[in-house]
Amino acid sequence: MHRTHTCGELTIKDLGAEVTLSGWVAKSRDLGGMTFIDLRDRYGITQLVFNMDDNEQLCAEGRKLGREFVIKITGKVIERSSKNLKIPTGEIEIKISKLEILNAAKTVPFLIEDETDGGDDLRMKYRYLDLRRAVVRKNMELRHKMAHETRNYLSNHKFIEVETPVLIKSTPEGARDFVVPSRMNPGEFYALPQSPQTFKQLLMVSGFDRYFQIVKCFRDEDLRADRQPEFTQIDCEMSFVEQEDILNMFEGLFKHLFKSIKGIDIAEVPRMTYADAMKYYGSDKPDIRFDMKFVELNDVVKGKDFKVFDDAELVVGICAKGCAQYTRKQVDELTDFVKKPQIGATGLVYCRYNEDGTIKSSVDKFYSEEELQKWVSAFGAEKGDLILILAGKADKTRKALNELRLEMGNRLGFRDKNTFAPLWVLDFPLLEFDEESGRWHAMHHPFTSPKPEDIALLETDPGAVRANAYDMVLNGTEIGGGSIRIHNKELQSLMFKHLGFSQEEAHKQFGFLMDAFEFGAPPHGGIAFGFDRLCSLFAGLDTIRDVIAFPKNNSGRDVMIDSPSTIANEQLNELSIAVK
RNA sequence: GGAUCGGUAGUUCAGCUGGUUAGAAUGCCGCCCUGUCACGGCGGAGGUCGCGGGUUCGAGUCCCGUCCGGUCCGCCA
Repeated sequence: MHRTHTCGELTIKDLGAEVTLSGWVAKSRDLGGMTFIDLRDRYGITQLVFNMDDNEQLCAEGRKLGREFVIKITGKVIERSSKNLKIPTGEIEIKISKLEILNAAKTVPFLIEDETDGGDDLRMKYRYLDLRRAVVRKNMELRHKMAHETRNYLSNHKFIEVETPVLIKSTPEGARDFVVPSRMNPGEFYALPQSPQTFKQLLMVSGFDRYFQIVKCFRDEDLRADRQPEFTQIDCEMSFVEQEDILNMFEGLFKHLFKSIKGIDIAEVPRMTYADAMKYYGSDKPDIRFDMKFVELNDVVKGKDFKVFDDAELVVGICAKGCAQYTRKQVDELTDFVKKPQIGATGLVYCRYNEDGTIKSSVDKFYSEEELQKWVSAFGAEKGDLILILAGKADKTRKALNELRLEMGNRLGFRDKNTFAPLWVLDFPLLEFDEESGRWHAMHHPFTSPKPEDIALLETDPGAVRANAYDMVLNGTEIGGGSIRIHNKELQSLMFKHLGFSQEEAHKQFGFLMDAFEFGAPPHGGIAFGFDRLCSLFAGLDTIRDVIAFPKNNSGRDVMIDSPSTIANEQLNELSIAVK
């Protein structure tokens, strides 16, 4: 027997017990005559004590144990004479009678401690060591609980989890596919799913009614801190529902997760249209932990010979509460911030509403105090506030001001990780124009249904057609999105037509789905949550890598197993593939 | 494809305006230490300054290129 207990469970209640423990040597403190060892496993740390007075030879062996040795010990639970109340097992220790080294260990490249000295790079290379650290393991435990509670909630609401294939078919829409060659069908390829989208719709046609799956998805696009080439979705679909039904069901899931995992009661999730999100926050995923809404100033500022504003399609700003005392240096920092190439603004106009009631702006030359007073009232600014204004092309300016707003939110401490502000964003546009290809693309995906009252606009003003599509946003991060689908063949054909698919192309790519729609498809819709993002937000982390056991780096490489890698010529031949 | 930050001891970092033998902390090794829990004390080993080229009397430091990593833009239905 390797153990009678784990390293996290013995307490003062177990005094006198004869126990066997196995685990890793986390740390040893050699005091000469006696040596303390912290023995670690998944469950915690238990202190072992070796004493020269008790057993000289055993103590000598104990002194030689190195970090991360795997050992098995037998001994008696005794009360510590000096206790450590910081850990649950801190009142007891094990007086060793028997020691067995199960496996020695080389010196590890970084410390297996909460505050490790290892950099990201090294930790990824030795991820199996990194996962020994309690902080990393806790993230994996959180992830497990989230998956478990998701299954609980959805099962309790009559959803069934159905697995869908991983080797599927490449489609030109959307993200790049990862592709897998077929040996048995030379020259042909599978694709890995970007999501189980079409399969879950087919399950609705099959009458499954309520489906979900916690499922890996694959997208071959450039990565970010919150994007991995393979990631996990909570993928869901329901039949005989309207948008409202879906919002309620999954708001319920969201609340259940917060309640069961973090003990937080989430109030009703507010809703905002896409149009308002863009107008007031310059983003389709507003961070509503703080207000600082956009105020448009075209009516207020134009016609005063200030060319920058006069020439601008949009003049828009935010009001930073209590920031009027910002120094010149601080304002310059903000100007530099918005002028970074990634932000792309050409400049920043500010207006201080000082505590003494005076108003000072960077464009006093063009605007009298009286006119600036109009700015102040447009923002509803109070004494001590700082108004920050950008101008230019509408889309670009909104985008830049969104970044500035988030930056100000950071500076003012409004973006606290322990505050959770979810939001539904509704009525997304059905289509967006792709400059590169010069055609309209589905913003969500080609199966999203347009709002019936907007269908006529498909011919005249495609960009104005709204979809029955919705996103859930949490603290400025998109954590889920979905739509009510098209469930009839005519409308689907119409959509393909507007997306620039020929009849043949549409049939080749999605013929199976359109065929299915001819055999009695129920009205249906669904949603998918980004499980990794959800976990990272619950854990208060900035990156999803920390909630993934074996993540890939920025370049899509796994530095531990060193993938991707080349393959042997024999393999290539077998797959009928030639590498350029 | 682009922007930006970084790469110096096992590890995390410092290293000024280019100037003698490249430092600190931690880890590791050795000795001492009977109540530690970030144990403590003394001593020691440990460096291709990512790589290649250039400027210079002299390069960790400046320049060019390149590789690797982080963050971001584009991209991600």
